[in-house]
Amino acid sequence: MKTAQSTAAQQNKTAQGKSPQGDEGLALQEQLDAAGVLVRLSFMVQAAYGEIAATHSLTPAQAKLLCILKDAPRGMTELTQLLQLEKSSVSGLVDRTHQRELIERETSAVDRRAVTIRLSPAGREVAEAFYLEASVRLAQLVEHLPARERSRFVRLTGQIIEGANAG
Amino acid sequence: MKTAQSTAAQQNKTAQGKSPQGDEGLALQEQLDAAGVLVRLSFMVQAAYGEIAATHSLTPAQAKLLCILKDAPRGMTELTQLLQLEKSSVSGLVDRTHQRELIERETSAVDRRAVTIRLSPAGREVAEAFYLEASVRLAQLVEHLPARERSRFVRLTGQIIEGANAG
DNA sequence: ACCATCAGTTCGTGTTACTAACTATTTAGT
DNA sequence: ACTAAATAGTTAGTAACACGAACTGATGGT
Repeated sequence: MKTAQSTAAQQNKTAQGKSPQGDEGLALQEQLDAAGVLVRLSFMVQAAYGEIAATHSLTPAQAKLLCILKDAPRGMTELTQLLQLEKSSVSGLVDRTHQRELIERETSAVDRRAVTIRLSPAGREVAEAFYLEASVRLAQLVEHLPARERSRFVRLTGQIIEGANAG
Repeated sequence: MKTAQSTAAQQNKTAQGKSPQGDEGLALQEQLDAAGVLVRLSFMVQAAYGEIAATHSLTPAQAKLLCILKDAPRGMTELTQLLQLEKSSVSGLVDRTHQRELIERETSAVDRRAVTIRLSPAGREVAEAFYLEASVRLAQLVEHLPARERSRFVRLTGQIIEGANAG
């Protein structure tokens, strides 16, 4: 376990650019600010995610896989879409996770090409422990904001996610 | 170039848990909400970051390195801290990036063990092009929020980052 | 029966990150 | 001055990850 709650990487300059009232998009400085905080926050979250995964002897990729399977069993193609990976990558990830006996593969009865991946009992335990710890740890990041600001942040972030998924 | 602006991975349930007015920390549902949006946002940002890096023939790690060197030349140990990696990992990353002629190594005159890593002219071009594109692309994520909400979001995110770096 | 399509796997390559062990230089102790 | 310890970085070996290309088998349409 590592303590990487510090400077992940800095590519944000707080320079004093003039904002020439742009017609489209954001003013330059606003753009840099927004991108800067997004990148930093993202690195922080990834670092925390990876650390917690490590405490459960998981790689981040495996943790992601288990979290997806926590909700329901999935086919390989489905995993390909959910994980945004090529099928060969998913194949490898599933292989390695299977070797650790965290998941089970079952050939479909109806379509003998298809395979269903589900959590093993051990996998479910790990998945739930990881999920719980990750929830706690990540919630701590926003915990020191006043309640009002906190829910504002969650709401706004939700809107950003929706916006990206929609348009 | 890929279009991965969709579901990166979902581990968020919008269930209707009761909030039993917890004494410490957040209520369960709040916790899950906060962690959920953080993870999703983070995956979105990482996906965008990686895609943009790819359009400049960079890996995410190399992009990160170039962005750090964009501000100033650095020694290996310094990079180790900024990238939060072991020194051997930095060594390898620098090697590969050097092979692509994006950076230059210079042995220090004062301390002959030490090495200074700086961008090559080609590396600077790539770094700046990447940085610009990343700024634009990431700013687009928040662009559809009304200006007031947008600056609120940036401010709150800034506070979260500060909070994590401080306490 | 035949052929395109689909589900997955396998193989080879490159990247990333780690630990442990190493070289070489600098600095500190006596 | 001389040794010992700390420091800067590299090298080697391992494991994971992700990709594209080429493959096997099953399905389904015609």
